[in-house]
Amino acid sequence: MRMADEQPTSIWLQPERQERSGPGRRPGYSREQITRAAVQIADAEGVEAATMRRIACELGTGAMSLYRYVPRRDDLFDLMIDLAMSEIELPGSPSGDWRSDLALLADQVRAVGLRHPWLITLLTSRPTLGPSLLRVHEFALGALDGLGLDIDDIAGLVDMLNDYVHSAIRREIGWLEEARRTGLDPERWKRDYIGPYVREVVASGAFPLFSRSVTDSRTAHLAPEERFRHGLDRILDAIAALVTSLRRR
Amino acid sequence: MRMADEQPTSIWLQPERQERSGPGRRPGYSREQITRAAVQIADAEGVEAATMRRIACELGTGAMSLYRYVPRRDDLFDLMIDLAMSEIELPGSPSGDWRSDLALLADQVRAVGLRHPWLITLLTSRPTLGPSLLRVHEFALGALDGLGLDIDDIAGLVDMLNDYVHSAIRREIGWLEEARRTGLDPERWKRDYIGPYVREVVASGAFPLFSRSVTDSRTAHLAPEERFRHGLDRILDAIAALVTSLRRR
DNA sequence: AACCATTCAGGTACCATGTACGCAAATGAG
DNA sequence: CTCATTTGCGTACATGGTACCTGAATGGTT
Repeated sequence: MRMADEQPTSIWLQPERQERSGPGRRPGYSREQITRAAVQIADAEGVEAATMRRIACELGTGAMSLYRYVPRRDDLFDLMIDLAMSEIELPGSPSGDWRSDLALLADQVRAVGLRHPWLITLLTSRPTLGPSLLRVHEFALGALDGLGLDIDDIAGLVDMLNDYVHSAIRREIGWLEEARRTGLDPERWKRDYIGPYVREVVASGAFPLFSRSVTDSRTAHLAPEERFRHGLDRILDAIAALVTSLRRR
Repeated sequence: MRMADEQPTSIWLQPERQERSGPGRRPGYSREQITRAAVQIADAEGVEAATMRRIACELGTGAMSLYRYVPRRDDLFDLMIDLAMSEIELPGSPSGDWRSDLALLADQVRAVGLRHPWLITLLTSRPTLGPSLLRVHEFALGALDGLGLDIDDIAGLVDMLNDYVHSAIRREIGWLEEARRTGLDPERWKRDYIGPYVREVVASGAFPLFSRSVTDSRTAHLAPEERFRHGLDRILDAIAALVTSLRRR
C-alpha cells in the first residue's frame, strides 16, 4: 500500500487528510492552524518572514512537521490567500443595484488588502482559484448579471474593477512595504529614499508631465480612503458607460 | 578617505562608477553587461534562475565581483526592468490621436512583456521608476495631454490603461509560467493541473456564473492577440467615455 | 624607474532557506 | 499483546545572498 504520493497537482485537489478510524497517530495540527500562523507572521513581519521554520516554531513544532499537512511552501501561499479572502463579508447574493454591490466589494477587498499587506502581491503573482476567491468572484459576476450582457463582457468588466482595486491597493501599500522591507521607518524612507530621486527627476525637467502629476496633484493631499473612492467612482463610471454601450449591441 | 559607502538609497541615485583618471585597476565589466546577462538567463530559464552565481558564471567571473557594480540583488531587478522597458520603441512625441498612440503603447508593452515573461511580475511587485519607465510613462501622459483634462485625471486614465495591459499580459502568461516553474510542459500542465480542478468546480455547480465564463466563453477560442485587442478596445472605449464626461466638468 | 595609494577580481565562509530521508513515538485493529 | 499505520521531527544536503579578505592590476608621484 502506498501513501498519497503528493502528485504535482493543485492543492485544491488534495484535500486535507480527514478524520478516519484506522490505526495510526492522530494529527496534532491542521492546515487551517498552520495557515493561520503563517498569516499572522506575514502580517506582522512581512511575507518573507513566514518561513517553514518560523511558522513551525510559532506552533511549537519542527519545520518538517508542516509537510505532513502542506505539500510545498508555494501551496501554503495559496492557502494564505484563500484564508485572507475568506474574511471578506458579502451578502448571499447581489442586491440588484450593481453599482453599490461592486462598491461594497471594492471596499471589502481594500480592507482585507490593507490588513494583509502581502495579499495583493501574492494574489497577482500566482494564478490561484481557492473557494473563497471563487465565492467573491461569483458575487462580482452576479452583480452584473441580468443586465443583458454577454458572460464574456461581464467577466471583462469584473476584471477591470479588480485591476483597479488591486493596483490602487498596491499604490497605497507600495512605499510602506518597501520601507518595511529595507527596515527604515516610512516617513524617513519617503524623505531619504524615494524623495530625493523624484525631486531630481522633477528638477531635471526631462519629464514635464510626470513632474506635473507629482507637483500639481490635487488628489495627493486627500486621505487614502478618499483617493480610493475617487478612483473607484471613475471606474464605476467607466463600467456604467460600457454597460450601456455593450447592451446596445 | 572612505568609499561610496553603499547607502540604502534608490539605485537610480547611485550611478555607476564612471571613467576616471585616477589610479587603480580598470573595471572589467559594467552594469549594463551584468544586467544583460541577467535578462538573458531570466528569459531562458525564469527569473529565479538568475542568481548572482549564475549571472557571474555566464560572464566568466565570480559571484562577488558583481557586487562591485550592483549594491544588492534587488537593485539588479530594477535594472532588469528598466533594460526591458528600454526596448519599447515610441515616437518622440504623441501624434495627436490619443487612441492610436495608446494602442501603439499597449502593443509595445505587450510585446516586451511576452518577450520577457518575468517583467510584469517584477514591475508590479516593486515600485521602481527607472529612466526608461519614465520615458514610456511620459509618452502615455502626453497622449492624453491637451484634451482639457486635469493632470490627476490624465494620470488616472493612464493608470487604468496600464492596469489592463499588465493584467491581460499576466493572464496570457500566467499558466505558461506556472507550468515552466513546476517543470511540466504547458499542454500537459493545463490538462492535469488546472484542468481537473476547474472541471470539478464547474461540475459542483456551486459557482454558476464562473462556470459559464469558462464554458460559454466566446473569446476563449480567439488567438491571444485578438483577445488582447478586444479587451484593449473596451478599455479605450471606457477612456473615451471618461474623457468626454470629465471634460464637461 | 621605484613606490604606493587605490581599485578591482574573486575565493572562502557564514547563515538562512526549502525539503528529502529516516527513525521513534503514538494509535487502534486483530 | 502485536503490529501495521500514521504522525512528529531531528538530521542533512543543496542552494541562495552576501560579508570579508587577499592578491593583482593601475597610474600618479617621487
